[in-house]
Order: sequence, then C-alpha cells, then structure tokens
Amino acid sequence: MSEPTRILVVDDDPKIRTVVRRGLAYEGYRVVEAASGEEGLEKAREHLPDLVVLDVMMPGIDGLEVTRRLRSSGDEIAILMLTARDEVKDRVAGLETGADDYLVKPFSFEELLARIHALLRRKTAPSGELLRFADLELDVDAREARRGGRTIELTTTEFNLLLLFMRHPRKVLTRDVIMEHVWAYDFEGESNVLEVYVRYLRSKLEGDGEPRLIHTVRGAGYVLKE
Amino acid sequence: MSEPTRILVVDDDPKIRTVVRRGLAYEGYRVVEAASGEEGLEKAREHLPDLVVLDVMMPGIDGLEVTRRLRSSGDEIAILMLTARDEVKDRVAGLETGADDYLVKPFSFEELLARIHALLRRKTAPSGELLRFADLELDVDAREARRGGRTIELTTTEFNLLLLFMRHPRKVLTRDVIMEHVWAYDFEGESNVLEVYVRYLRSKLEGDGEPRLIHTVRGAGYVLKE
DNA sequence: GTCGGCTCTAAGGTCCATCTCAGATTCGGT
DNA sequence: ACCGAATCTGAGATGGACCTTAGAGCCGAC
Repeated sequence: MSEPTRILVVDDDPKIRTVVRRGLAYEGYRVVEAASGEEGLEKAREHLPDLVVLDVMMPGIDGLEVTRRLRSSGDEIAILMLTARDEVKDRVAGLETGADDYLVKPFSFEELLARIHALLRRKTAPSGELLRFADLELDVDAREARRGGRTIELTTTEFNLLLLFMRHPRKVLTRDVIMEHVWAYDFEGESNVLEVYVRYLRSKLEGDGEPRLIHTVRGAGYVLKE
Repeated sequence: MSEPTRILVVDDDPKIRTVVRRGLAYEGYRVVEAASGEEGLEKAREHLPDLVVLDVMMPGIDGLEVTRRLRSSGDEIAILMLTARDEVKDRVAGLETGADDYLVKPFSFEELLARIHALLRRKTAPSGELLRFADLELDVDAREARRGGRTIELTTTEFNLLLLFMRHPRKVLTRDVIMEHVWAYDFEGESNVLEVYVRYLRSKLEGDGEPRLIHTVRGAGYVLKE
C-alpha cells in the first residue's frame, strides 16, 4: 500500500519508546508516542493510527483499560500488547479485553516488526466493513454498492477498483498505483483496461444522472471526490 | 511525484563520488556531485536536491557545518551523513546538527541504497499532510489548492510548479532551476512557458483580488512570499 | 455443447492541457 | 523622461490523454 501506516506507541518507559519509534520510523511508518494511558487515548483520538503498540503495566490507566476504552468507542485499530515475562494472566486478560496479539518483554525489534506486519495484514483485510463516501456505500461482504436507494451489482474487477478508491478517498491515485493494486501486473505494452473499467463503474454509479464521484486527473490518474 | 528525485553527493574522495553516482544514476536518480563543502552548498542552492549524501570529514567546510547551514536556511532536505568507522562523536554530532541518518564507512552500495530509500520514504512522502504558506494550502494527495475558503483545481503542470514553490518558500527560484524541475528539458530555443504558467497560477490563486504570492524578481526568477 | 457473464482488446472520436506567438506593458538604468 | 529588455497577456493550434463503443475470447454453469 502506498500510504504511510500510522502506529501509536504507548509505554511509560522512554527507552522502549525511543527504540521502537526509531526503528519503525526507519521502516517508513509514521510514529506517534505516548507515555501514559491517558496520553495514549488522547493521541489515538487525534491521529487515528492503524495500530497501537501498548504496554500493559503502566501507572494510572493501564493497557487493559486503554484497550477496553478503544474498543468500546468502536475503533477497529489493531492492538499489539506488550506484557512482562510470565505474566500469563495479563496475556489472557489482554486478549479477552480485545487486544489482537501480544509480545513478551524483552523482545527483539525484528520480533516486534514481524508481529506488526502480521497484524496489519490481518486487519487491513476487509471483512464486515461497510465503506461509505458521500452518498455511496460499499458493502465489502456482499461485494455490492448502494447509491440513491438502489443496489448496484459489481463484477470482481469493478469491486476491486471501487474498493481501492473507497479506501483512499480524495486522494489522486496514479494509473501505475491502480494497475499494481487491481491488476497486479506490469503492463509493458499499453492497455486501456483501466479506462474501460472506470467507465463501467461510472455508468453504474451515475445511473440516474447523479453527480460524478470518480474524477479524471489528466496526466496523473483518478480521484474519488464529490 | 513525477519528477525524478535529485541526490547531491558531497565527498572529497573522487572514488566514492564515482561509485555512488554511477549506482544511483542506474537506480534512476538524478545525481549531482560536489568535491567540497563549499561546492556542496553551492550545488544545493543551484539544484535543490531532495537528499544529500554528505561526508563528515572534508577539508574546509566539513559535513557538520554544511548540515548546519542547510538547516539554518530553512531547507527540509534529507541529509545522510557518511562517517569514518568508530567516530562515534561524529555520528552523535551529526544527528544533533540536523542529519537524518548516518552510515559508517566503509559501506556496501546496497546499504547506502537501503538508507536512502528509507529516508526518502520518510521525508518526501508527506502523505496526508498539507503544505501551507500564508493563507494558501496545497493538498498533495488531492492535488488541489485551497485559499480563502475556496478549492482550486490545478492541472498537472500547475500543480508541479506550485509544489516547487511551496517546498521552497521565500526562496528566489531562478528560471533555470524551475525549468529543470518542472519541465525537465534543456531549452535551447527560448520559450515563455514558465511565464505563461506563472500567470495561470496567479489568476487561479488570486481569484478574489487577494494579495500576490508569486512575485517576479526581475532578471532572476520568481519567489513565493507575502 | 450451448449459453451467459466477465474481461480485455482495438479503433475511432473527443476534448483540453500545453505550448507558441505576437503585441502590450512594465521595469531598471541612464 | 526615455529606451531597451524583461515580463505579461490574450488568443489560438495541436497533439496526446482519455473516452466510448463494439465485439472477440474465455470460463463456468447447466
């Protein structure tokens, strides 16, 4: 994926925060830090990270409580919990309150990275999602769209293309990026498949003379916007 | 971005310059060389590179001083510092004066490439972030500008030109530099494309009789300033 | 085997971003 | 104040990017 993934690191130990921040930043992630549970919740609200690395044991609001609150506010953030060695009950409690995975301290950075990758892969995979943009809805499970009351059937390719747009609204997607994501091949010889499918989508989505949502950006690509 | 990434290599050792230049050019980067700190500063002003590979130890103005001056002139260039083995204090000093990362000599080209990629990902992909100058905003993702509440649609060339200005505010950009960055060709014959596009931008950005932002500097070029 | 739906190719048409050019205007130097 | 050069401005030509449509190939369902 092209956009930077945001990761929030919540731990009261500055040494851990620094190591993790540096490492993840080096890997190209956008990193936000918090030194306490309170600050973590605040930063989460502010930055909408894709994943939180969360220490269980912290003074004040601890990791379990942070997890509980994040979950209760309906967030689908991936949560990776850090637990002290042998604190088995913490792990169990962590998973029960809604953490997605845990890692035992001390850990190597590579281990952490592996967990993070696995989690992100799982989480950003669509399931049960209902994506929404303007008056357009995309039901990921049913693989169909809705607009203006009517239900729009999509073929696989149309769905994949629209999914990409819905995940990156208001963002210009270059032809290359789109081709890579939806068709997954390097087209040496040129092809106009993309244009054809954009047209298919448009004609389905604008069936009733509704305003255009997928706009052409000459010399660049396409954008989903009002 | 569409224009090629520019990298400036500053090292007094010609062997290193050659190896690095060849390798990076092969990777598709536009490479500029400098053999001393003085020349490095000059080339940086002249070519506006996205990243500088900078040797610490050089006669005359050394890498630390170059870093300091680049930073003090408000540039957000990515700086990768090359240090001799075990010169720990150089590394620390380097990071403190504003370098973004360092690499210990001797290094393999692959190592260098990996660092460069990581740095560029961090630095020049301000995805989701808005560039801002005075009351003007440039949304890099959406490829559109905003001023005085209204949204301004930009063509590709207009966008590239404005992006260049926004990345180097308050800095006089000569016609040559602009032509090189936005049009990427050596114009032997005269052309006034640049003037035409400056006009296009102005008319879009000053739509409501707002104060001018792109000013002409006679005999030199243009500046973005209030 | 036949049918229907999905995917892609191909060819022609349309449109507008880009650039050129010519004349107007402004600026700096004297 | 004047002159030449630099820059601005408007209008127009053109080429390529994008759109549109039709249909061929493919695969699975029955």
